[in-house]
Amino acid sequence: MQAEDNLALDKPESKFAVPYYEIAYDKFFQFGLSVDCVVFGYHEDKLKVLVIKRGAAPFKGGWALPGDLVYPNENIGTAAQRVLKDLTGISNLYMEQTKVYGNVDRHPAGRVVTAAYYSLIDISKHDPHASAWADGVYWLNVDDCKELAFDHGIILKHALNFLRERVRRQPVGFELLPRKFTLANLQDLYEVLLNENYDKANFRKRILAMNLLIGLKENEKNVSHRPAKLYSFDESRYNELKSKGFSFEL
Amino acid sequence: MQAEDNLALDKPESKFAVPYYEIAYDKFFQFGLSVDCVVFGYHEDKLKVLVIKRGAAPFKGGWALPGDLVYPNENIGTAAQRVLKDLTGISNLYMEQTKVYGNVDRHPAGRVVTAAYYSLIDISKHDPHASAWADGVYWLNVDDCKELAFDHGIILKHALNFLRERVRRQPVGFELLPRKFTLANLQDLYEVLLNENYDKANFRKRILAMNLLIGLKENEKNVSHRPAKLYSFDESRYNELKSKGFSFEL
DNA sequence: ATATCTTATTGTATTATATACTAATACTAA
DNA sequence: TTAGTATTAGTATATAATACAATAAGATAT
Repeated sequence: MQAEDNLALDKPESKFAVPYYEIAYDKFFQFGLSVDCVVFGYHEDKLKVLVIKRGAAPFKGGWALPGDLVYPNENIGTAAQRVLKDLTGISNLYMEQTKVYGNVDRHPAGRVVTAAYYSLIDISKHDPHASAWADGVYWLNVDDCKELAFDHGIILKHALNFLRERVRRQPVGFELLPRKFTLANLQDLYEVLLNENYDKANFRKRILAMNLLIGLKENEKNVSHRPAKLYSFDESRYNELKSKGFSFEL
Repeated sequence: MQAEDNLALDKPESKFAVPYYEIAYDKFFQFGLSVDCVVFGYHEDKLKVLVIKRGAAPFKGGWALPGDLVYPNENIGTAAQRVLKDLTGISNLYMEQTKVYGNVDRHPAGRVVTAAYYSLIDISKHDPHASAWADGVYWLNVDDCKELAFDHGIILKHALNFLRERVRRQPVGFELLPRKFTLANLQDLYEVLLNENYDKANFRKRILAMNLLIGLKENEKNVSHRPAKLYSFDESRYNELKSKGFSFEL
Protein backbone atom coordinates (compact mmCIF):
# COMPACT_ATOMS: atom_id res chain seq x y z
CA MET A 1 0.00 0.00 0.00
CA GLN A 2 1.33 3.39 -0.83
CA ALA A 3 0.91 4.61 2.72
CA GLU A 4 3.81 2.47 3.81
CA ASP A 5 5.82 3.16 0.70
CA ASN A 6 8.81 5.18 1.73
CA LEU A 7 9.64 7.60 -0.98
CA ALA A 8 12.75 9.57 -1.49
CA LEU A 9 10.48 12.57 -1.50
CA ASP A 10 9.60 11.92 2.10
CA LYS A 11 11.40 14.90 3.51
CA PRO A 12 11.84 17.14 0.53
CA GLU A 13 14.54 19.73 0.35
CA SER A 14 12.08 22.17 -1.13
CA LYS A 15 14.61 23.36 -3.64
CA PHE A 16 13.08 22.04 -6.79
CA ALA A 17 12.66 24.44 -9.63
CA VAL A 18 9.68 22.48 -10.90
CA PRO A 19 6.81 20.85 -9.07
CA TYR A 20 7.57 17.47 -7.65
CA TYR A 21 5.10 15.71 -9.80
CA GLU A 22 7.10 16.45 -12.91
CA ILE A 23 9.90 14.51 -11.32
CA ALA A 24 8.08 11.61 -9.75
CA TYR A 25 4.68 11.86 -11.25
CA ASP A 26 3.42 8.39 -10.56
CA LYS A 27 4.43 8.46 -6.93
CA PHE A 28 2.00 11.27 -6.33
CA PHE A 29 -0.91 9.90 -8.25
CA GLN A 30 -1.76 7.01 -6.00
CA PHE A 31 -4.57 8.39 -3.91
CA GLY A 32 -8.03 6.90 -3.77
CA LEU A 33 -10.91 9.33 -3.58
CA SER A 34 -14.23 8.51 -2.03
CA VAL A 35 -17.44 10.26 -1.04
CA ASP A 36 -19.53 9.65 2.06
CA CYS A 37 -23.10 10.83 2.31
CA VAL A 38 -24.66 12.06 5.51
CA VAL A 39 -28.38 12.08 4.81
CA PHE A 40 -30.48 13.45 7.66
CA GLY A 41 -34.15 12.76 8.06
CA TYR A 42 -36.74 13.62 10.66
CA HIS A 43 -39.50 11.38 11.94
CA GLU A 44 -41.60 11.37 15.10
CA ASP A 45 -39.57 13.99 16.88
CA LYS A 46 -36.29 12.27 16.17
CA LEU A 47 -33.43 13.28 13.98
CA LYS A 48 -32.32 10.32 11.88
CA VAL A 49 -29.38 9.51 9.71
CA LEU A 50 -29.24 7.05 6.84
CA VAL A 51 -26.74 4.24 7.27
CA ILE A 52 -25.98 1.02 5.45
CA LYS A 53 -24.84 -2.34 6.67
CA ARG A 54 -21.63 -3.02 4.84
CA GLY A 55 -21.65 -6.17 2.72
CA ALA A 56 -17.99 -6.00 1.89
CA ALA A 57 -14.63 -5.70 3.56
CA PRO A 58 -13.33 -3.74 5.31
CA PHE A 59 -15.75 -3.42 8.21
CA LYS A 60 -17.99 -6.03 6.63
CA GLY A 61 -21.19 -6.30 8.62
CA GLY A 62 -20.63 -2.95 10.29
CA TRP A 63 -22.67 0.17 9.96
CA ALA A 64 -21.40 2.99 7.85
CA LEU A 65 -22.46 6.07 6.00
CA PRO A 66 -23.27 5.31 2.38
CA GLY A 67 -20.03 5.94 0.57
CA ASP A 68 -17.73 4.54 -2.07
CA LEU A 69 -14.83 5.31 -4.33
CA VAL A 70 -15.09 7.93 -7.03
CA TYR A 71 -14.40 6.84 -10.59
CA PRO A 72 -11.32 8.27 -12.26
CA ASN A 73 -13.44 10.09 -14.79
CA GLU A 74 -16.25 11.18 -12.53
CA ASN A 75 -16.78 14.58 -10.96
CA ILE A 76 -16.88 14.49 -7.23
CA GLY A 77 -20.34 15.99 -6.88
CA THR A 78 -21.73 13.57 -9.40
CA ALA A 79 -20.11 10.74 -7.53
CA ALA A 80 -21.92 11.66 -4.31
CA GLN A 81 -25.25 11.38 -6.09
CA ARG A 82 -24.30 8.18 -7.88
CA VAL A 83 -22.94 6.41 -4.83
CA LEU A 84 -26.00 7.22 -2.75
CA LYS A 85 -28.24 5.97 -5.50
CA ASP A 86 -26.20 2.80 -6.00
CA LEU A 87 -26.28 1.87 -2.35
CA THR A 88 -29.67 3.07 -1.22
CA GLY A 89 -31.72 3.87 -4.30
CA ILE A 90 -32.21 7.46 -3.22
CA SER A 91 -31.60 9.91 -6.01
CA ASN A 92 -31.86 13.54 -6.91
CA LEU A 93 -30.97 15.04 -3.58
CA TYR A 94 -29.56 18.46 -3.08
CA MET A 95 -26.25 17.70 -1.46
CA GLU A 96 -23.62 19.93 -0.04
CA GLN A 97 -20.04 19.34 0.93
CA THR A 98 -19.09 19.57 4.54
CA LYS A 99 -15.46 18.54 4.90
CA VAL A 100 -12.67 16.38 3.49
CA TYR A 101 -10.92 13.73 5.50
CA GLY A 102 -7.42 12.97 4.44
CA ASN A 103 -5.44 11.43 7.25
CA VAL A 104 -2.94 8.84 6.15
CA ASP A 105 -4.37 5.97 8.15
CA ARG A 106 -8.07 6.66 7.93
CA HIS A 107 -8.72 3.76 5.57
CA PRO A 108 -7.28 0.30 6.17
CA ALA A 109 -7.10 -0.50 2.47
CA GLY A 110 -4.78 2.33 1.56
CA ARG A 111 -4.64 6.03 1.12
CA VAL A 112 -8.22 7.09 0.58
CA VAL A 113 -9.29 10.69 0.89
CA THR A 114 -12.97 11.13 1.38
CA ALA A 115 -15.29 14.08 0.86
CA ALA A 116 -18.38 14.22 3.04
CA TYR A 117 -21.66 15.39 1.59
CA TYR A 118 -24.71 16.32 3.55
CA SER A 119 -28.38 16.38 2.72
CA LEU A 120 -31.78 16.72 4.39
CA ILE A 121 -34.84 14.81 3.35
CA ASP A 122 -38.38 14.11 4.38
CA ILE A 123 -38.35 10.44 5.31
CA SER A 124 -41.86 9.84 4.07
CA LYS A 125 -40.94 11.00 0.59
CA HIS A 126 -38.24 8.42 -0.01
CA ASP A 127 -38.05 4.70 0.20
CA PRO A 128 -34.46 3.56 0.56
CA HIS A 129 -33.57 -0.04 -0.19
CA ALA A 130 -30.19 -1.71 -0.06
CA SER A 131 -28.46 -2.44 -3.34
CA ALA A 132 -24.97 -2.99 -4.79
CA TRP A 133 -22.77 -4.17 -1.92
CA ALA A 134 -24.97 -2.74 0.82
CA ASP A 135 -26.57 -5.47 2.92
CA GLY A 136 -29.15 -3.19 4.43
CA VAL A 137 -30.22 0.42 4.79
CA TYR A 138 -31.49 1.92 8.03
CA TRP A 139 -32.67 5.17 9.48
CA LEU A 140 -30.82 5.37 12.76
CA ASN A 141 -31.51 7.89 15.48
CA VAL A 142 -28.57 10.21 15.40
CA ASP A 143 -28.23 9.86 19.15
CA ASP A 144 -27.98 6.06 18.96
CA CYS A 145 -25.39 6.10 16.25
CA LYS A 146 -22.27 5.23 18.15
CA GLU A 147 -20.26 2.67 16.25
CA LEU A 148 -19.67 3.49 12.62
CA ALA A 149 -17.01 2.13 10.29
CA PHE A 150 -13.86 4.07 9.40
CA ASP A 151 -13.96 7.63 10.73
CA HIS A 152 -17.63 7.93 9.93
CA GLY A 153 -18.45 8.74 13.53
CA ILE A 154 -16.46 11.95 13.27
CA ILE A 155 -17.84 12.70 9.85
CA LEU A 156 -21.34 12.41 11.26
CA LYS A 157 -20.49 14.63 14.18
CA HIS A 158 -19.12 17.34 11.91
CA ALA A 159 -22.12 17.10 9.62
CA LEU A 160 -24.38 17.52 12.62
CA ASN A 161 -22.54 20.69 13.61
CA PHE A 162 -22.86 21.86 10.06
CA LEU A 163 -26.59 21.22 10.14
CA ARG A 164 -26.99 23.10 13.41
CA GLU A 165 -25.14 26.09 12.10
CA ARG A 166 -27.23 25.95 9.00
CA VAL A 167 -30.49 25.92 10.90
CA ARG A 168 -29.64 29.20 12.53
CA ARG A 169 -28.89 30.93 9.25
CA GLN A 170 -31.29 29.48 6.72
CA PRO A 171 -34.70 27.90 6.73
CA VAL A 172 -34.47 24.12 6.68
CA GLY A 173 -37.89 22.76 7.49
CA PHE A 174 -38.90 22.39 3.89
CA GLU A 175 -36.69 19.40 3.37
CA LEU A 176 -37.52 17.66 6.61
CA LEU A 177 -41.22 18.18 7.16
CA PRO A 178 -44.19 16.89 5.20
CA ARG A 179 -45.92 19.39 2.97
CA LYS A 180 -48.53 20.31 5.54
CA PHE A 181 -47.55 20.74 9.13
CA THR A 182 -48.51 22.56 12.29
CA LEU A 183 -46.55 25.22 14.09
CA ALA A 184 -46.01 22.71 16.87
CA ASN A 185 -44.44 20.32 14.34
CA LEU A 186 -42.07 23.01 13.22
CA GLN A 187 -41.24 23.98 16.77
CA ASP A 188 -40.56 20.35 17.69
CA LEU A 189 -38.20 20.09 14.75
CA TYR A 190 -36.27 23.15 15.81
CA GLU A 191 -36.12 21.97 19.38
CA VAL A 192 -34.73 18.61 18.31
CA LEU A 193 -32.24 20.11 15.89
CA LEU A 194 -30.96 22.76 18.25
CA ASN A 195 -31.56 20.88 21.46
CA GLU A 196 -33.35 23.75 23.14
CA ASN A 197 -36.81 24.66 24.32
CA TYR A 198 -38.73 27.64 23.13
CA ASP A 199 -41.76 29.51 24.36
CA LYS A 200 -44.65 28.44 22.20
CA ALA A 201 -46.27 31.83 21.82
CA ASN A 202 -43.03 33.57 20.96
CA PHE A 203 -41.86 30.91 18.57
CA ARG A 204 -45.10 31.36 16.69
CA LYS A 205 -44.68 35.10 16.47
CA ARG A 206 -41.08 34.85 15.37
CA ILE A 207 -41.75 32.36 12.63
CA LEU A 208 -44.89 34.02 11.31
CA ALA A 209 -43.07 37.36 11.16
CA MET A 210 -40.72 35.83 8.61
CA ASN A 211 -43.55 35.60 6.09
CA LEU A 212 -42.36 32.15 5.33
CA LEU A 213 -45.50 30.19 6.00
CA ILE A 214 -48.81 30.02 4.21
CA GLY A 215 -51.77 29.34 6.49
CA LEU A 216 -54.02 26.69 5.00
CA LYS A 217 -57.76 26.45 5.54
CA GLU A 218 -57.24 23.02 6.96
CA ASN A 219 -56.71 21.71 10.49
CA GLU A 220 -54.91 18.64 11.70
CA LYS A 221 -57.04 15.55 12.17
CA ASN A 222 -57.40 12.77 14.71
CA VAL A 223 -56.10 14.54 17.75
CA SER A 224 -57.89 14.37 21.05
CA HIS A 225 -57.81 18.07 21.62
CA ARG A 226 -58.18 21.27 19.73
CA PRO A 227 -56.58 20.63 16.35
CA ALA A 228 -53.94 23.02 15.17
CA LYS A 229 -54.02 24.91 11.91
CA LEU A 230 -51.94 23.48 9.09
CA TYR A 231 -49.33 25.50 7.29
CA SER A 232 -47.11 25.00 4.30
CA PHE A 233 -43.98 26.79 3.17
CA ASP A 234 -44.10 29.65 0.73
CA GLU A 235 -41.61 28.28 -1.74
CA SER A 236 -40.46 31.54 -3.28
CA ARG A 237 -40.05 33.19 0.10
CA TYR A 238 -38.27 30.07 1.27
CA ASN A 239 -35.74 30.28 -1.51
CA GLU A 240 -35.32 33.99 -0.93
CA LEU A 241 -34.49 33.49 2.73
CA LYS A 242 -32.25 30.63 1.76
CA SER A 243 -30.07 32.77 -0.45
CA LYS A 244 -30.27 35.86 1.74
CA GLY A 245 -29.94 34.06 5.04
CA PHE A 246 -31.14 35.26 8.42
CA SER A 247 -30.26 34.91 12.01
CA PHE A 248 -32.44 32.67 14.10
CA GLU A 249 -31.77 33.22 17.77
CA LEU A 250 -34.65 32.43 20.03
CA MET B 1 -3.21 10.71 -17.91
CA GLN B 2 -5.75 8.78 -15.99
CA ALA B 3 -8.50 11.25 -16.71
CA GLU B 4 -8.59 10.09 -20.29
CA ASP B 5 -8.14 6.48 -19.38
CA ASN B 6 -11.34 4.71 -20.30
CA LEU B 7 -12.01 1.99 -17.81
CA ALA B 8 -14.39 -0.87 -18.05
CA LEU B 9 -15.77 0.46 -14.81
CA ASP B 10 -16.91 3.54 -16.59
CA LYS B 11 -20.60 2.80 -16.33
CA PRO B 12 -20.80 0.29 -13.52
CA GLU B 13 -23.62 -2.16 -13.23
CA SER B 14 -23.73 -1.59 -9.50
CA LYS B 15 -24.23 -5.26 -8.81
CA PHE B 16 -20.92 -6.09 -7.24
CA ALA B 17 -20.96 -7.95 -3.98
CA VAL B 18 -17.68 -6.38 -2.99
CA PRO B 19 -16.40 -2.84 -3.37
CA TYR B 20 -15.00 -2.08 -6.76
CA TYR B 21 -11.54 -1.46 -5.50
CA GLU B 22 -11.12 -5.10 -4.59
CA ILE B 23 -11.64 -5.90 -8.23
CA ALA B 24 -9.67 -3.19 -9.91
CA TYR B 25 -7.75 -1.68 -7.10
CA ASP B 26 -5.12 0.13 -9.07
CA LYS B 27 -7.59 1.76 -11.39
CA PHE B 28 -9.07 3.63 -8.48
CA PHE B 29 -5.89 4.66 -6.80
CA GLN B 30 -4.70 7.11 -9.39
CA PHE B 31 -5.80 10.42 -7.95
CA GLY B 32 -3.46 13.23 -7.10
CA LEU B 33 -4.26 15.19 -3.97
CA SER B 34 -3.24 18.77 -3.42
CA VAL B 35 -3.85 21.57 -0.97
CA ASP B 36 -4.32 25.24 -1.76
CA CYS B 37 -3.95 27.90 0.89
CA VAL B 38 -6.05 31.02 0.99
CA VAL B 39 -4.25 33.29 3.43
CA PHE B 40 -6.01 36.55 4.10
CA GLY B 41 -4.31 39.58 5.51
CA TYR B 42 -5.37 43.12 6.24
CA HIS B 43 -3.36 46.25 5.65
CA GLU B 44 -4.26 49.90 5.26
CA ASP B 45 -7.97 49.33 4.99
CA LYS B 46 -7.59 46.65 2.35
CA LEU B 47 -8.26 42.97 2.51
CA LYS B 48 -5.32 41.11 0.97
CA VAL B 49 -4.66 37.59 -0.14
CA LEU B 50 -1.32 35.88 -0.42
CA VAL B 51 -0.45 34.65 -3.92
CA ILE B 52 2.64 33.27 -5.56
CA LYS B 53 4.01 33.64 -9.03
CA ARG B 54 4.30 30.15 -10.37
CA GLY B 55 7.80 29.14 -11.41
CA ALA B 56 6.73 25.86 -12.93
CA ALA B 57 4.29 24.48 -15.44
CA PRO B 58 1.36 24.46 -15.72
CA PHE B 59 0.44 28.14 -15.61
CA LYS B 60 4.13 29.03 -15.30
CA GLY B 61 4.45 32.75 -14.70
CA GLY B 62 0.85 33.04 -13.61
CA TRP B 63 -0.50 33.96 -10.22
CA ALA B 64 -1.89 31.28 -8.01
CA LEU B 65 -2.74 30.45 -4.46
CA PRO B 66 0.15 28.72 -2.70
CA GLY B 67 -0.56 25.06 -3.23
CA ASP B 68 1.04 21.78 -4.11
CA LEU B 69 0.62 18.04 -4.08
CA VAL B 70 0.31 16.13 -0.86
CA TYR B 71 2.82 13.37 -0.19
CA PRO B 72 1.53 9.82 -0.12
CA ASN B 73 2.38 9.49 3.55
CA GLU B 74 1.41 12.94 4.69
CA ASN B 75 -1.77 13.96 6.46
CA ILE B 76 -3.74 16.54 4.59
CA GLY B 77 -3.73 19.14 7.35
CA THR B 78 0.00 18.77 7.78
CA ALA B 79 0.41 19.16 4.05
CA ALA B 80 -1.35 22.51 4.07
CA GLN B 81 1.13 23.82 6.64
CA ARG B 82 4.09 22.30 4.88
CA VAL B 83 3.19 23.55 1.42
CA LEU B 84 2.62 27.08 2.62
CA LYS B 85 5.92 27.04 4.42
CA ASP B 86 7.76 25.58 1.43
CA LEU B 87 6.46 28.18 -0.97
CA THR B 88 6.24 31.30 1.15
CA GLY B 89 8.16 30.64 4.35
CA ILE B 90 5.10 31.29 6.49
CA SER B 91 4.60 28.69 9.18
CA ASN B 92 2.51 27.86 12.18
CA LEU B 93 -0.78 29.24 11.01
CA TYR B 94 -4.13 28.14 12.24
CA MET B 95 -5.74 26.89 9.07
CA GLU B 96 -9.18 25.64 8.39
CA GLN B 97 -10.66 23.72 5.51
CA THR B 98 -13.20 25.41 3.34
CA LYS B 99 -14.02 23.08 0.46
CA VAL B 100 -12.72 20.36 -1.82
CA TYR B 101 -12.55 20.73 -5.56
CA GLY B 102 -12.74 17.53 -7.48
CA ASN B 103 -13.92 18.12 -11.00
CA VAL B 104 -12.35 15.85 -13.56
CA ASP B 105 -10.81 18.58 -15.65
CA ARG B 106 -9.79 21.09 -13.03
CA HIS B 107 -6.08 20.35 -13.42
CA PRO B 108 -4.40 20.11 -16.82
CA ALA B 109 -1.82 17.59 -15.61
CA GLY B 110 -4.29 14.93 -14.59
CA ARG B 111 -6.85 14.09 -11.99
CA VAL B 112 -5.95 16.23 -9.03
CA VAL B 113 -8.36 16.80 -6.20
CA THR B 114 -7.57 19.81 -4.08
CA ALA B 115 -8.56 20.80 -0.59
CA ALA B 116 -8.68 24.51 0.14
CA TYR B 117 -7.47 25.82 3.47
CA TYR B 118 -8.08 29.24 4.82
CA SER B 119 -6.26 31.38 7.32
CA LEU B 120 -6.12 34.94 8.61
CA ILE B 121 -2.94 36.71 9.58
CA ASP B 122 -1.63 40.06 10.60
CA ILE B 123 0.55 41.10 7.67
CA SER B 124 3.02 42.92 9.86
CA LYS B 125 3.76 39.77 11.84
CA HIS B 126 4.95 37.71 8.89
CA ASP B 127 7.50 38.17 6.22
CA PRO B 128 6.75 35.91 3.28
CA HIS B 129 9.48 35.19 0.76
CA ALA B 130 9.34 33.00 -2.31
CA SER B 131 11.01 29.64 -2.13
CA ALA B 132 10.88 26.17 -3.72
CA TRP B 133 9.33 26.61 -7.15
CA ALA B 134 7.60 29.89 -6.33
CA ASP B 135 9.06 32.79 -8.28
CA GLY B 136 7.51 35.43 -6.09
CA VAL B 137 5.09 36.02 -3.27
CA TYR B 138 2.67 38.92 -3.18
CA TRP B 139 -0.07 40.37 -1.08
CA LEU B 140 -2.75 41.18 -3.60
CA ASN B 141 -5.84 43.21 -2.88
CA VAL B 142 -8.66 40.72 -2.94
CA ASP B 143 -10.60 43.03 -5.23
CA ASP B 144 -7.80 43.16 -7.79
CA CYS B 145 -7.33 39.44 -7.87
CA LYS B 146 -8.92 38.53 -11.14
CA GLU B 147 -6.76 36.08 -13.03
CA LEU B 148 -5.58 33.13 -11.03
CA ALA B 149 -4.31 29.77 -12.25
CA PHE B 150 -6.46 26.63 -12.27
CA ASP B 151 -9.80 27.18 -10.53
CA HIS B 152 -8.16 29.32 -7.87
CA GLY B 153 -10.44 32.21 -8.67
CA ILE B 154 -13.42 30.20 -7.52
CA ILE B 155 -11.55 28.83 -4.55
CA LEU B 156 -10.76 32.38 -3.49
CA LYS B 157 -14.36 33.44 -3.96
CA HIS B 158 -15.62 30.62 -1.80
CA ALA B 159 -13.03 31.31 0.87
CA LEU B 160 -14.13 34.92 0.92
CA ASN B 161 -17.72 33.85 1.51
CA PHE B 162 -16.51 31.58 4.22
CA LEU B 163 -14.64 34.44 5.85
CA ARG B 164 -17.67 36.71 5.71
CA GLU B 165 -19.90 34.12 7.30
CA ARG B 166 -17.27 33.58 9.91
CA VAL B 167 -17.02 37.26 10.78
CA ARG B 168 -20.67 37.35 11.67
CA ARG B 169 -20.43 34.40 14.01
CA GLN B 170 -17.04 34.62 15.64
CA PRO B 171 -14.54 37.30 16.51
CA VAL B 172 -11.81 37.50 13.90
CA GLY B 173 -9.91 40.72 14.51
CA PHE B 174 -7.26 39.07 16.64
CA GLU B 175 -5.64 37.45 13.68
CA LEU B 176 -5.82 40.42 11.37
CA LEU B 177 -5.05 43.43 13.51
CA PRO B 178 -1.85 44.42 15.27
CA ARG B 179 -1.77 43.86 19.01
CA LYS B 180 -2.83 47.42 19.82
CA PHE B 181 -5.51 49.08 17.78
CA THR B 182 -8.20 51.72 17.96
CA LEU B 183 -11.92 51.21 17.74
CA ALA B 184 -11.79 52.97 14.39
CA ASN B 185 -9.26 50.37 13.16
CA LEU B 186 -11.59 47.60 14.19
CA GLN B 187 -14.56 49.28 12.62
CA ASP B 188 -12.67 49.81 9.37
CA LEU B 189 -11.80 46.14 9.34
CA TYR B 190 -15.41 45.12 9.76
CA GLU B 191 -16.55 47.56 7.14
CA VAL B 192 -14.04 46.20 4.65
CA LEU B 193 -14.80 42.58 5.45
CA LEU B 194 -18.55 42.93 5.32
CA ASN B 195 -18.68 45.74 2.81
CA GLU B 196 -21.02 47.86 4.91
CA ASN B 197 -20.96 51.09 6.87
CA TYR B 198 -21.74 51.35 10.52
CA ASP B 199 -22.58 54.18 12.84
CA LYS B 200 -19.44 54.94 14.80
CA ALA B 201 -21.04 55.52 18.18
CA ASN B 202 -23.17 52.41 17.97
CA PHE B 203 -20.39 50.21 16.70
CA ARG B 204 -18.42 51.22 19.74
CA LYS B 205 -21.23 50.36 22.11
CA ARG B 206 -21.86 47.03 20.46
CA ILE B 207 -18.27 45.94 20.53
CA LEU B 208 -17.55 47.14 24.04
CA ALA B 209 -20.65 45.34 25.31
CA MET B 210 -19.07 42.07 24.23
CA ASN B 211 -16.42 42.44 26.90
CA LEU B 212 -13.92 41.45 24.31
CA LEU B 213 -11.59 44.40 24.45
CA ILE B 214 -9.18 45.63 27.07
CA GLY B 215 -8.75 49.38 27.14
CA LEU B 216 -5.08 50.33 27.39
CA LYS B 217 -3.72 53.43 29.07
CA GLU B 218 -2.17 54.41 25.78
CA ASN B 219 -3.33 56.55 22.88
CA GLU B 220 -2.44 56.38 19.24
CA LYS B 221 0.47 58.59 18.14
CA ASN B 222 1.32 60.89 15.27
CA VAL B 223 -2.15 61.80 14.17
CA SER B 224 -3.11 65.35 13.44
CA HIS B 225 -6.23 65.25 15.52
CA ARG B 226 -7.43 63.90 18.79
CA PRO B 227 -5.74 60.52 19.16
CA ALA B 228 -7.93 57.52 19.84
CA LYS B 229 -7.53 55.19 22.76
CA LEU B 230 -5.76 51.93 22.06
CA TYR B 231 -7.31 48.59 22.84
CA SER B 232 -6.19 45.00 22.74
CA PHE B 233 -8.14 41.75 22.74
CA ASP B 234 -8.86 39.89 25.92
CA GLU B 235 -7.48 36.56 24.85
CA SER B 236 -9.51 34.31 27.12
CA ARG B 237 -12.74 36.11 26.32
CA TYR B 238 -11.77 35.97 22.66
CA ASN B 239 -11.41 32.21 22.76
CA GLU B 240 -14.62 31.87 24.69
CA LEU B 241 -16.58 33.80 22.08
CA LYS B 242 -14.81 31.84 19.40
CA SER B 243 -16.03 28.51 20.68
CA LYS B 244 -19.43 29.78 21.76
CA GLY B 245 -20.04 31.95 18.74
CA PHE B 246 -22.30 34.97 18.54
CA SER B 247 -24.35 36.80 16.04
CA PHE B 248 -22.98 40.05 14.76
CA GLU B 249 -25.64 41.99 12.91
CA LEU B 250 -25.17 45.70 12.94
C1' DA C 1 -76.16 18.41 26.35
C1' DT C 2 -72.82 19.81 29.39
C1' DA C 3 -68.70 19.90 31.83
C1' DT C 4 -64.01 19.12 31.50
C1' DC C 5 -59.66 18.44 29.45
C1' DT C 6 -55.93 19.65 26.41
C1' DT C 7 -53.71 22.27 23.33
C1' DA C 8 -53.93 26.26 20.08
C1' DT C 9 -54.01 30.97 19.69
C1' DT C 10 -54.23 35.80 21.00
C1' DG C 11 -52.98 39.55 23.85
C1' DT C 12 -50.41 42.51 26.90
C1' DA C 13 -46.99 44.30 29.82
C1' DT C 14 -42.11 44.40 30.58
C1' DT C 15 -37.61 44.45 29.49
C1' DA C 16 -33.80 44.63 26.63
C1' DT C 17 -31.66 45.98 22.49
C1' DA C 18 -30.94 48.57 18.11
C1' DT C 19 -30.83 53.02 16.03
C1' DA C 20 -30.40 57.85 15.24
C1' DC C 21 -28.80 61.82 16.56
C1' DT C 22 -26.68 65.57 19.73
C1' DA C 23 -23.37 67.28 22.74
C1' DA C 24 -19.12 67.37 24.87
C1' DT C 25 -14.24 66.30 24.88
C1' DA C 26 -9.29 66.03 23.77
C1' DC C 27 -5.77 66.34 21.08
C1' DT C 28 -2.94 68.58 16.91
C1' DA C 29 -1.32 72.21 14.39
C1' DA C 30 -1.15 76.73 12.95
C1' DT D 1 -5.23 80.75 21.67
C1' DT D 2 -7.99 79.13 18.34
C1' DA D 3 -9.71 76.35 14.65
C1' DG D 4 -10.13 71.84 13.12
C1' DT D 5 -11.01 67.08 13.51
C1' DA D 6 -12.02 62.83 15.25
C1' DT D 7 -13.08 60.58 19.70
C1' DT D 8 -16.17 59.67 23.26
C1' DA D 9 -20.33 60.19 26.06
C1' DG D 10 -25.10 60.83 26.36
C1' DT D 11 -30.01 60.71 25.35
C1' DA D 12 -34.31 59.91 23.28
C1' DT D 13 -36.91 56.95 20.29
C1' DA D 14 -38.16 52.97 17.95
C1' DT D 15 -38.00 48.15 17.59
C1' DA D 16 -37.78 43.68 19.00
C1' DA D 17 -37.24 39.85 22.65
C1' DT D 18 -39.34 37.77 26.57
C1' DA D 19 -42.47 36.29 30.00
C1' DC D 20 -46.73 35.33 31.20
C1' DA D 21 -51.84 35.55 31.37
C1' DA D 22 -56.20 35.02 29.07
C1' DT D 23 -59.14 33.19 25.79
C1' DA D 24 -60.70 29.99 22.13
C1' DA D 25 -61.61 25.60 19.92
C1' DG D 26 -62.20 21.26 19.45
C1' DA D 27 -62.29 16.19 21.72
C1' DT D 28 -63.97 13.27 25.14
C1' DA D 29 -66.40 11.57 29.13
C1' DT D 30 -70.43 11.75 31.81
